[in-house]
Amino acid sequence: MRQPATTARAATSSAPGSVGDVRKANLARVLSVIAAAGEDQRLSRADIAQLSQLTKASVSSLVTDLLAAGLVIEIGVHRDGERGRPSVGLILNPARCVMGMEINVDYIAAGLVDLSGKLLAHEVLPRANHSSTASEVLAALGELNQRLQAAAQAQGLMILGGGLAVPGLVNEEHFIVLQAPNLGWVQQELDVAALLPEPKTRFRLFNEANASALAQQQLMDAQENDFLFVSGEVGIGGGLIIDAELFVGPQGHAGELGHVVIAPDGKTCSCGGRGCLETIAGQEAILAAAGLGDGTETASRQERISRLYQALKAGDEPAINAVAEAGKSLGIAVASALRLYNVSTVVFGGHFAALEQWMRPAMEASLQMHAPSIAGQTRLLCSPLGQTGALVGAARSVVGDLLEAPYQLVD
Amino acid sequence: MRQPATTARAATSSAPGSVGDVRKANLARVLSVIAAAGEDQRLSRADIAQLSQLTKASVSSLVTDLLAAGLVIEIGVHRDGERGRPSVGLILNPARCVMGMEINVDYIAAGLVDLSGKLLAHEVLPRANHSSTASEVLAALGELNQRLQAAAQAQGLMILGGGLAVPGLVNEEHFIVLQAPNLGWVQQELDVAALLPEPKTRFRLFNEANASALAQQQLMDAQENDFLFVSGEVGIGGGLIIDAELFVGPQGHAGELGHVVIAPDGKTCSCGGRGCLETIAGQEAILAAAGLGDGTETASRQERISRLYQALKAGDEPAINAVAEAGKSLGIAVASALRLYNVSTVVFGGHFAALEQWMRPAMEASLQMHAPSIAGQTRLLCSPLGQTGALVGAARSVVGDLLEAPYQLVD
DNA sequence: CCCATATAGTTCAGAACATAAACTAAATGG
DNA sequence: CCATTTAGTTTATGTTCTGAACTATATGGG
Repeated sequence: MRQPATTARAATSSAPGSVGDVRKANLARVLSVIAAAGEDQRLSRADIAQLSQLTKASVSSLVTDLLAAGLVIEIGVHRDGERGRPSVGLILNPARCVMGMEINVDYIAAGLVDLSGKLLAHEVLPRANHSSTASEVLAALGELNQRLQAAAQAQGLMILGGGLAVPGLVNEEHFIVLQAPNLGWVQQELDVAALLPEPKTRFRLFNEANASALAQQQLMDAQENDFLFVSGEVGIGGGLIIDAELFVGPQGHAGELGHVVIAPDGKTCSCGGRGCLETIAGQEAILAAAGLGDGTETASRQERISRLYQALKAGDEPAINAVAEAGKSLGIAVASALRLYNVSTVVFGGHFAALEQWMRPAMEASLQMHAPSIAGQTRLLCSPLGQTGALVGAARSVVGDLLEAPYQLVD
Repeated sequence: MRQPATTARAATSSAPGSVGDVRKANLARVLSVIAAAGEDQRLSRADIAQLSQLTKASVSSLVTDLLAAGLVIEIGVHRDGERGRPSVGLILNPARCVMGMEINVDYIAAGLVDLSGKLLAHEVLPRANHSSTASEVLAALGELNQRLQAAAQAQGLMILGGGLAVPGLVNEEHFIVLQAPNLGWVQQELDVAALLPEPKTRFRLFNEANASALAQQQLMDAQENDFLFVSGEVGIGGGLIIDAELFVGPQGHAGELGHVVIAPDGKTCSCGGRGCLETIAGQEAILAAAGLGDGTETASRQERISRLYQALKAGDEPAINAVAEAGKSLGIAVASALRLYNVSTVVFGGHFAALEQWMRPAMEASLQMHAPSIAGQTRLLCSPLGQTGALVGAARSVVGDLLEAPYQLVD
């Protein structure tokens, strides 16, 4: 049957080299051509043959399998005004989808993402997750999930897998959230079966910043296969896309930009370190520097954040200085990250995107000061992703896995 | 016809999937099994079949091709005391090799590395390369190279390719040294033909730290496929091995640890930035802090370095403090790099290895302070690689390419 | 000395797959 | 109505791996 999450990758890389493997590769190849074209193009078998460098005969045979697996469907096409036999359009099956989910500090969310990466339906539920237990949060997510499963059934959508994003470090292989300090979670194992209709369906677990980076990838130009996504939420996370793939490092926790050291003699961080970026540019740090409390008072963070924006718009000096200081530190961290990763594009998401107008000048000046030779060659963008970014990214990545290993669904 | 549109990604993925590709993959597979076993094991075809998951029939056929290509040779074996037909041992052809070369600030070097990664012959020539032109340096390297080519011929060694390491940023694709400030080079194109016997032979160009990391890889445990190599030479470089592969980033310049920002308000760096690690832990910075000149005096750097060691051994305070301060900064840079790369092993090479006893305590303390949650899980090693490290690594990488694409040499 | 046993390696028939070329299908346009 | 054009399928062919049968060459016991 279907492979559990992690074996799939290993299997494709080092499977014994039999003739059958060629077909596996070619199924994926054809599918990737169809996916790259998008649903408006309605490629014919002949088009695919050209684009994939395979012969028409091979493509015909491969497409037959993909149709049988339900990954692709035919759409009749009239070619207007041109001679010759009309082609049959092929697109990714719009009735297949993947469940994307996110648990964040102040909300939970779920949504259905089709094979083209489009968000078909979603629901975001504000929820103070740090003030309830992990199992309560997971139960709430399970309910949300059930509603979306019902919606999928009502629309005739088949759910092929799921992805979950959480704001913390994860062990993808064993579906464990190792630590999510802003949720108050430590070593929380997930009951995947409760989150998906069939337990054998493919499931993956992501760090929030990584998932958002995957969602951002969809918004980038097709050639832009390398960038760093910086997620400014309660904590600060990073997601690195290298060669169109997510880079997570040996243990899966690469990209922790929030704990890059900015001020060696600075404040102590929640990670136990000192002078981390998060101690200056994290949400609580900015709020505190702006004179909006230290997190121990009664006002909710969301309230205090909206006060921050009011203060900024009113030209309040402490608020403006707090954000500028954060921008300066962010620029330093980005300078170091660019030296180590050598990407030429950085995308800022979450609150960093919202704070752009107050943050960017200080950030750019700081980057210019600390890495002048690369500052001019680096594109600094702000992401339009909202609260659905992470769930879309998580789902999209699972879709990518399915499209890369279609033979798992063929037979 | 339809528009090509977003086919770029699909096209770059790989060659068309024909049945013949299976053979290419399997040739590499068999070769990698033989290489992994080492020359002492003398694997039989039957052994290879087991290890590679291929059938005896396939292995026999594949080995025939590899023998014809000269990549592998047979060595007769008597199985002592066991029943059954004796096996024929197979090892990588010891008469094939690759030329490794290095241009560094104070020397040039070249050597012959066989397919198992062993250094067969080498020569290191001290030379003040910063005080002569690039073409003079290359001419000197050419001469050195000629001598080793003659030595190869005398020993019946066939040279299959070459690799060159330089202390600077390179464009691997076009064989251009983009900048090597410590050599005084800017945008220096290389005449590859002058450095290799046959122009069609495979040639690769590396950054010195990257090449050293590749050499270090050979010394690590077989399971240790991820580590950061930190090269403390005149400049400070980094080489990252992820999943047993060199990570160089989108433009090939990842790992520039020397320009990670350590002291936001620190000194101006040669890169134009401010507070880079190199401004505190680079050779000249350490020498200056130790009161051994600022690089403008007549004494050569090597002289001043040996004075530094004398001072350290004599317990001279300024020298000891200078090195400790460098260690402290190095610890901060490593803390940030560990957050971003998520490797669990760091190997220090070059002068950092030599300075270990004075540098390590401060470095460890600093790492503990700035990244306590990962400091304990991280192995910090010193590399035994000497002046031949970079050339061996460069050559070994070319060997790896050849072994991964043996079909290029078949028939 | 001969034969059972064990292991290495080769040969051969069969299956899976891609390919190229021939062929069928279905449209347009004069 | 037929030439032309393009889409898609069928068929013969070659490459490769596989599994089973077969050959080659050793050891060891009667």
